Amino acid sequence: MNISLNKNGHIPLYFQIQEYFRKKIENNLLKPGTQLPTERELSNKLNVSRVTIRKAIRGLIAEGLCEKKVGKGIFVSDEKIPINVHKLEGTTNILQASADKIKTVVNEKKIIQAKKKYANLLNIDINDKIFYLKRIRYIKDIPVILEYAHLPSKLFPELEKYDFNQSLYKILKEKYNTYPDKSRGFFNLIMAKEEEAKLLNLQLNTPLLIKAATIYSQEGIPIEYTKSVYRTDQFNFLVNSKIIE
Amino acid sequence: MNISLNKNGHIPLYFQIQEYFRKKIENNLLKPGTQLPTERELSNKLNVSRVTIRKAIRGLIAEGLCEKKVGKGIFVSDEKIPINVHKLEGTTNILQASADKIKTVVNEKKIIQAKKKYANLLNIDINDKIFYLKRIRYIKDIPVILEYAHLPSKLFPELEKYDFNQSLYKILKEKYNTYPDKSRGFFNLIMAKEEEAKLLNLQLNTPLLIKAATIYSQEGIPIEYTKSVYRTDQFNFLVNSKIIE
DNA sequence: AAGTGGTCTAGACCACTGT
DNA sequence: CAGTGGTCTAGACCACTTT
Repeated sequence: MNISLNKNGHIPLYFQIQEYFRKKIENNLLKPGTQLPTERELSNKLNVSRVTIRKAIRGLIAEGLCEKKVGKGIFVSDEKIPINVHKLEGTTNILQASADKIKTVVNEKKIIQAKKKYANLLNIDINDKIFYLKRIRYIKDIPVILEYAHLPSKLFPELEKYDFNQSLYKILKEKYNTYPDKSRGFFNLIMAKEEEAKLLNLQLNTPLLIKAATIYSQEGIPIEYTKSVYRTDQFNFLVNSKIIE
Repeated sequence: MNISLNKNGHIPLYFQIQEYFRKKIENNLLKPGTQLPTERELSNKLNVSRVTIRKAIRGLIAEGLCEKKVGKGIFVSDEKIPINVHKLEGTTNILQASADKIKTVVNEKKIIQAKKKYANLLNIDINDKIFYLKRIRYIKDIPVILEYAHLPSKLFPELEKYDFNQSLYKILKEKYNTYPDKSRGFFNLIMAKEEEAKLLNLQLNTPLLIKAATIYSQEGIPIEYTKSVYRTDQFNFLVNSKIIE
């Protein structure tokens, strides 16, 4: 490691350090899994304070190039998994195509009152019931996606009786003869709050991608409002689009 | 302002402060444009160090809830503009639909050698020429999108002669009878490097959304490789999808 | 017990903004 | 000029992991 820091130029020290490692990693000179020097080692070797080192590493973490493990150290991340957020197949299918050792864990499953927000989104009455499902997707036993599903109970009676470690859409198709067809929603960047940090096993304020959408059946009826939280350090988000409307 | 900080609990101080302001802003109790207390004021009032205040504000900035202006202070951001990254119309049309006072500035315009990467993406020869266009999109005189376009010169001879303060796709349609039809690519989170920070007038390491895609004509020929960098604090990214493949 | 990253403090100097 | 955020230092203590 031979970083030559320019302490008098206009480029911040932390940025020079960050870029040094970023280029090393992107050029595959530091391979996935490799441990970086510890914060204190870097601080000593480069003669900068630990705060400055931490600021440099923070940028690498946010881009998903590195990850920190408390008590262990800093490591170069694995390559990202391509995931097609646009395609309307269920997450189960998407993950099966590109990742191995996937697992789905049901975190919560219950019937709730619709309330105003979800009644609007699903075009149902405020007093209607909603089937609520919170699931966590794992790849190699690492939690990577958080999924919140809301479905109108009147469309899917007794939905709560099924096992949701498998595809939700598969159940909708096989048991209710309902086929997801269109989706309308948005995505954006959020920072991990307590809930996401806990369930995805991340530090607070880790950047995440959130996608929220209403799913429509072939008849144009809203059948689901879904919110998904993706770890940006794990995925490349694919988009295939076509002029259709 | 009456924040009650729990200095002994397990929730970090910076996070308590961040969440206090986040809730205030999301509940519209702090309106866009409002100035927050300065870092030093907050530090004094809350009896925490300035470093801790800065860490709290950092999370709000990353989510686009606040912005900092050096020499001025910290301000609550305006609401985000919805932008459909998926739809295949040009950025010009997208922005016209939802924002006012938009402006496009050509930053670079030249013919370059294809090289391996772009030759592959556009399915042309390494020795072919490429028309390269770098543009910056403004809303209310604020730079919000950075666009890099690469088009095969042999498909669009003399393209460099046109004025690109208007829609690129309009020129392709009107002058070359070529219609963009499909797109294939990905998006992800990046942190602002020197180039993005300079051109978008942001601090280093501001989180940004990057979208890269190859655009195909109705005949299935690659006509453009495009890379766009969006300010996440300015946009909500819309997605409309349909099962088509 | 030793080492890791996570949090936090109390300072300091800089470049930029407004008056 | 005074005030702002941006950068940086040299410490300290904590919870967690490994030996």
